Amino acid sequence: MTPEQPIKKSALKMTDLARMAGVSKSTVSRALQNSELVNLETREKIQALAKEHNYRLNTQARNFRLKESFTIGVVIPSAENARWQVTDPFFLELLGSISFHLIEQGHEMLLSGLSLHAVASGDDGLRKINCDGLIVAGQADCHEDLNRIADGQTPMVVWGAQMPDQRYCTVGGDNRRGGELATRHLLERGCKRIAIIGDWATPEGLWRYEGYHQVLAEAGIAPEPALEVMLDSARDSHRQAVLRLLASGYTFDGLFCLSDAIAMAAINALNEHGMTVPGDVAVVGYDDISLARYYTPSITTVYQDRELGGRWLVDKLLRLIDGERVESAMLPTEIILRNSSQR
Amino acid sequence: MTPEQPIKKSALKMTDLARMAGVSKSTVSRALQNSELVNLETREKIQALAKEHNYRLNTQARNFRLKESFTIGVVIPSAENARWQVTDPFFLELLGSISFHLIEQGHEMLLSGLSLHAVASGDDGLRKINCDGLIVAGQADCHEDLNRIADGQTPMVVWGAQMPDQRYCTVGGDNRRGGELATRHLLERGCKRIAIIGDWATPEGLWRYEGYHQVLAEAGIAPEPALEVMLDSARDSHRQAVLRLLASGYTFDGLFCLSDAIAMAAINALNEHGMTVPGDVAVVGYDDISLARYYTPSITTVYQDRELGGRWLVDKLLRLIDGERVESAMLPTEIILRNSSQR
DNA sequence: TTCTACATTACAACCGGTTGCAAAGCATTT
DNA sequence: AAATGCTTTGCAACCGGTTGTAATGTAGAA
Repeated sequence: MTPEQPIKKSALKMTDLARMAGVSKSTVSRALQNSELVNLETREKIQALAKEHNYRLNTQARNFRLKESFTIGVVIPSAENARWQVTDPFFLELLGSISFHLIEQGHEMLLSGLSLHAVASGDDGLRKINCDGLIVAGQADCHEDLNRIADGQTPMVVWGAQMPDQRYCTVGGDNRRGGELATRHLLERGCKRIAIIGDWATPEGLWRYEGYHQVLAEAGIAPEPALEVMLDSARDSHRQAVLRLLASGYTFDGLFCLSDAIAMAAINALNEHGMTVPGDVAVVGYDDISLARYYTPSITTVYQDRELGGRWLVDKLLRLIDGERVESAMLPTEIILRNSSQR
Repeated sequence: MTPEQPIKKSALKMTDLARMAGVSKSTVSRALQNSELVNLETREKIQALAKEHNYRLNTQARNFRLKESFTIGVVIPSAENARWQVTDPFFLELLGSISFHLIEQGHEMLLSGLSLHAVASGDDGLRKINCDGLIVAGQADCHEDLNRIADGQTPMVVWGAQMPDQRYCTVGGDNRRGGELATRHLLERGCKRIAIIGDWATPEGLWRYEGYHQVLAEAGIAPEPALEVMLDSARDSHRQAVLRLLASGYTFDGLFCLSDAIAMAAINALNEHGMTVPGDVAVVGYDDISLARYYTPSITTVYQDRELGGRWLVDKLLRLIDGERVESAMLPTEIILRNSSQR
């Protein structure tokens, strides 16, 4: 039983190349950086040698020396001890955009599984996210934690909505306007009793909720607490929240869901309870995830430009890292009319 | 206009702590590792000092010294120059599981935006994914590239199906069986003409396709090329593929979609063309993504255990990194009956 | 009292690159 | 012939930790 002898042919290093080329380590280093300081001929010789022997620069050493990592941490805010689970496709699509722009700028993307609290407190044992900056893909109910991180030294930008006492930079949609557009649309469609489902413990949700109230107030409609179902993302599923609304026995002919994922669960549950969409209830979602268009029925929803959002997040973060000041920004926000609300 | 003076209070290092404690750097290092080699009293003093001054170990330096990164690269196989876009929720759910298990094992997860080809060729300029190992979340049509990476020094495991000439380790479902289960179910439901949509240029798709043919053959049904719509994931959308099938004018009463995402697009398109599901056409999907259950109608589908899959991938990779040999593995595979196929 | 063993701590090399500065080589100018 | 300047290369320090080995101090044994 011979012990497994890992044939770890230790990788070539600069010193090896230097010896082979008969020059010094520093010359090799400069040659590989294509520095003008080294003679063109020598440079080409060394580069050829490197390619021939399939030399790969040790990024770890390089980054360490340069005190850079070219790595950006992305954290998904999740409930304290919940495992990483993005149930909402919107975040995936946002993530895709962030990833694309990071790569384009020559950075890697470290997907953190740590909860926001853990990152903020820094008490994650000996482990530590080692990166040049942080992108937080949503605020959840971690506003205070975020403020704390912002007070630290780590550059950070956040997807979400602006809050009065906020000390960090956000990029996000115009959530208040989104809420208004959705609610106004339902009113114009003739809805008399409009229910709302979502999590307004988050800043984004809160603004959408405010927009909803604003429009109801303008239309002279008193809010009905029974039609407002607060979703605790940490605890119950979208479906459970919808079932709660249905179980309450209160009737409604319009439903504003604070995300498309909720809207899908809602439409499904409504159907199961013998109600048609949009026949009995007109439904509006939020986000315009790619599935929204192909759901049955297709979903009327408030569009959030994740492509632009990702780009802005990355741009702002890199500027922040460079020591610039950056301002929070709001993306244009529109409603997209589809079948789920058209009678 | 004073130039922005970045107040970069340079972080505390071990030498600083050492000076403050009146001991040497090495003693601090050992104290922070809680090594028996240093006197308990000294140890506690240093640890207290570290906490007091909020000292944070420089992981970059440590990892460099130890030649480890505790980072695993995850690459999503995508079309050559396509930007990172996981349109299929299944991958997100798999990713979630991988992430969870990596973190649990004390590793970070580096999401690469590089195409598989780029990683394989290593010719990604000076940039290089710097990690202890690679998890590839799908084979796509990159079988050869994967073999090439496997010949290199980077430990790697792959989500997908086994191929005859394969030199890398895979974890995946029993795709042939999945294809058989789906097709047999449709036959038992009374379907006479069963169409199939998917990408069988990938190993996974290929086995499902084989399973489909196998069962048809057993039932004495000759395959009909017109009912087989090959989806080129790189080029056209799920929807386009479905429309192609519909446009062909050939009739069918059963439809086997090689993913739930395709099934959703298919059901939507069928509805638009005035056909009901499951009334006119019984549809079966693949993956059992979480939305499948709540789609309208809910989708009959072949379940793939991504939770277990993620765990196996991570376990195998870490073992591989430790120098062990590991074998490819197949997850249990079952069909889940729902409304889209029940008449 | 001297020697040995053990517990603590310090010294210094090392990981694999980057870069400021000095040195060497050569041509041109005075 | 000596001084000057430019190009090209090498030397050595440095980044912030880890760890093998030597040195120191102290107690117990001979």
